[in-house]
Amino acid sequence: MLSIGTLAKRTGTKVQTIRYYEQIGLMPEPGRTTGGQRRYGTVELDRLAFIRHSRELGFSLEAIRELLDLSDSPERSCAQVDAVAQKQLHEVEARIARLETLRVELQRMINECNADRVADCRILEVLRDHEECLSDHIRPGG
Amino acid sequence: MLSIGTLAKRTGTKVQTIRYYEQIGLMPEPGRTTGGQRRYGTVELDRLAFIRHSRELGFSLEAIRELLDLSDSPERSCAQVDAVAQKQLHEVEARIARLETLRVELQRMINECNADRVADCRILEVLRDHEECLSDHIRPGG
DNA sequence: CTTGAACCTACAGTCGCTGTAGATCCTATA
DNA sequence: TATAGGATCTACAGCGACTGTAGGTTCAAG
Ligand SMILES: [Zn+2]
Ligand SMILES: [Zn+2]
Ligand SMILES: [Zn+2]
Ligand SMILES: [Zn+2]
Repeated sequence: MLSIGTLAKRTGTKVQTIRYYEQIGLMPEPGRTTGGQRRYGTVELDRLAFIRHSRELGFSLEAIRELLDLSDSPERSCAQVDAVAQKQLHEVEARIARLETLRVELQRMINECNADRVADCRILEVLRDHEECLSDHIRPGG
Repeated sequence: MLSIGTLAKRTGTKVQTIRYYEQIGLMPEPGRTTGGQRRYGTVELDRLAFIRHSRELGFSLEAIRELLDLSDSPERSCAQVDAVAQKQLHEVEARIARLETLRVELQRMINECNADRVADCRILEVLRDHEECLSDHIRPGG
């Protein structure tokens, strides 16, 4: 039986994070000592490791919840699991594309600044006016 | 003189967001009508446009605050402005690098899954055990 | 003058944690 | 067995950058 601190160390999680996962129903309520402290077994260890690894790969807690639910039905088709992963891949690709646009624009601003005075700084000029940008980095809806 | 709604439309901002910027001191307190409604001029319009464009390029509100302060001293060297932009560029590059790692790992998981049952799903296998990953996508500190 | 869209304040909620305060528990050593 | 002090407990506030809501007031068009 593991204390919450030991479980935290074994999975690279903070203690508060484990309690937070319990609070939102992502981790089950564990057994307690007579004094009221949480005690965990290997099932909980494996579940938490799954959650943390999925988080490292960028999955949202909602997606992880879905993956955990799906993995409780071993005989079902894994199409839904694959769909969740596909969606995550698309989101990552979209974020990369956006950041790549920003990278190019930032690099260009920085390269073009040869001024020494703030009054002539190319970076500030570009920030003041999107017309100075080459790319359309404006997100739909914010 | 512009109402908050007109200012919002002109800059692609939500009305609440403008009030939020005022609350945190990023936008100045504007004049008011006798009835208490905010009225803005071109100075505020330009400032908000600057803020929004900087946000589009991924700058944090703290960085934007610094840029706005710096641009109030036109005779000073723009070295600090350039440093803020450089830092932002590095952050964007770091995020791209991390997401690229995730993209490769996600793509591999998805490609390797030929199973039809959840029990044999390669995606779940990988999520259960980071040893199945090729890359070290673990962030230092969570 | 009436209507209704836009505005006002104040506050709660989002996501995924992280930090704090003050109390209690567990365990190792004397 | 007594005590010290690290670990744990609950409850709540805070982060960034907004977004949404409720309930009330103001403005401008017709
Ligand atoms: Zn410059
Ligand atoms: Zn631009
Ligand atoms: Zn599969
Ligand atoms: Zn991994």
